[in-house]
Amino acid sequence: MKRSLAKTTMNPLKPSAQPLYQQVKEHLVHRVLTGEWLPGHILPSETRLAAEYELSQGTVRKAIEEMASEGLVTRRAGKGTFVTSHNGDYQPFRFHRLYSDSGEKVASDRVTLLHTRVTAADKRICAALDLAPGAEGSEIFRLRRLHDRPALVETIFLPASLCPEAATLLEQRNPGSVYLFLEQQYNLLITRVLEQVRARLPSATEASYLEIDQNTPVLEVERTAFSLGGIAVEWRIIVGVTESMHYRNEVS
Amino acid sequence: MKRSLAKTTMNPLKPSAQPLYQQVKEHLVHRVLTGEWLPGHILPSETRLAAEYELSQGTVRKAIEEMASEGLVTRRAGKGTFVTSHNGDYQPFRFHRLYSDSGEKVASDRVTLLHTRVTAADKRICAALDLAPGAEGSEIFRLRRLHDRPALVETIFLPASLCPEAATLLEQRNPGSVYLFLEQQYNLLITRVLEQVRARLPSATEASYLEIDQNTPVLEVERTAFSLGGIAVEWRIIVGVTESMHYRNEVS
DNA sequence: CAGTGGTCTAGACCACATC
DNA sequence: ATGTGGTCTAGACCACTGA
Repeated sequence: MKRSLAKTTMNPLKPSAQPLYQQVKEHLVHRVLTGEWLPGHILPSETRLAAEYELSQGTVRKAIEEMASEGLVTRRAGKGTFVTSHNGDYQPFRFHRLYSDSGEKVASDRVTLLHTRVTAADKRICAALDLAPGAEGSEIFRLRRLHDRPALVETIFLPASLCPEAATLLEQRNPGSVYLFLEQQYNLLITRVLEQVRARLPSATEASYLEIDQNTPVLEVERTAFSLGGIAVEWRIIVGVTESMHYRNEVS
Repeated sequence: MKRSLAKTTMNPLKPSAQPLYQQVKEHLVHRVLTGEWLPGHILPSETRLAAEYELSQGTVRKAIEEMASEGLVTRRAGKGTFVTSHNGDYQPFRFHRLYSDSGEKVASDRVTLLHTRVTAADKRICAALDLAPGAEGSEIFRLRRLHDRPALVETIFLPASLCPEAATLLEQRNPGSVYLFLEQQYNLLITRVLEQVRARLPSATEASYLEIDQNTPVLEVERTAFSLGGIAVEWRIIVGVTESMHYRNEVS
């Protein structure tokens, strides 16, 4: 009964071949994307949403459960459903795949900001971030240490169209996590990264920063990071010494 | 009512703090592991399982849905629920993360078996596969080509305790997919792999097989593969030319 | 205490497979 | 025609949270 009601009343769900819970999920994702509920904030309860969409609680629940399994929202029994945030209880370094051979994550302690600049994106970056040729952006160079030895150098590019003034702001604050900065400053939540790993020899400057011989192979990780909604936000090159460090990955 | 019934009757579920659907899931996983239903075979319907466990269909459904989301079983509307198999509709190369820079997967066409031998596992392998020191096994060396150029050399170790006669059988058949072979020959379904990626210089023999200079950096992927139940089954080293090839990974 | 998500039940109708 | 999984409903009780 309710089913036909839901299809004929003035709620935002259109009649379609898609299951209702999928339509609800898409609509809720859209509402999160457009900032109706900001990261860290609470969503209406299942009961309220069910009333709003004129569906049963179980149908709304299935929509929210899928969003939770994708990490978009976090559910806490007795409290409510929250938009996930790199701030809150969500792990900030979940995208880092570099580990020392003894098993520790190469984390953000001992990160040094080398310098920043505003520059035009080269062809490679334009292709990765889907930018118009010659688009401008901020470039940040950083150095990370592990056990008091230089471990990796990072080059980060953020397009000016999405992240204005990023270079200056980052220089002022030097945050440990760029993704936390992106969320707080521009309301951009990184949910997915694509990485391409290669072996090569370091450039002269890379070798000097990493304090290695220029004939020592290094690991190059080229990363493109995407925000909610699938927009490419950040491009990054990580060059790492691979003597006592590796890139770790689990596939299931 | 049924709830207390389920806890007091002679079904395999023990009273515990765990949700019933979790207990059902664990028991079903155990039944798959012990070979009650083999890869490719059909499970009893939700209705039957619900009757067997004296629970509602919805509870059993939730258990099966979790198994399906983990890839252990595959559900087909109108037909039934099947134990997933590398044979069936399941993708055989889902663990391969090496791509040519033009985007194609470095697949199993053009795979050459170089040689095989029976040998004792070295310390590194024993640690990875959790074997007793000096345990024996089969070692297989293979070469893959891409665009008529040597692309990567593989060293594969399979412990004799789990995979007896693997060297001779592989030499006879030279299958494209080792994991399909493991499933068909030993009923071992690989569900998870752990990979560690490093950059290094090739050995003299690797360089000659790959037809590269010994000063050209190569990508080394060290992989441990686990079967259903979490037993480490295979250890593998993949050494790849990284000129026109990369290791690709997506994290979300 | 009332409200939240977490679990569980028992029904319903549907599209699809098989015979 | 029958049986399967896929969707949807409308209730129930629980444990946890916070005022």
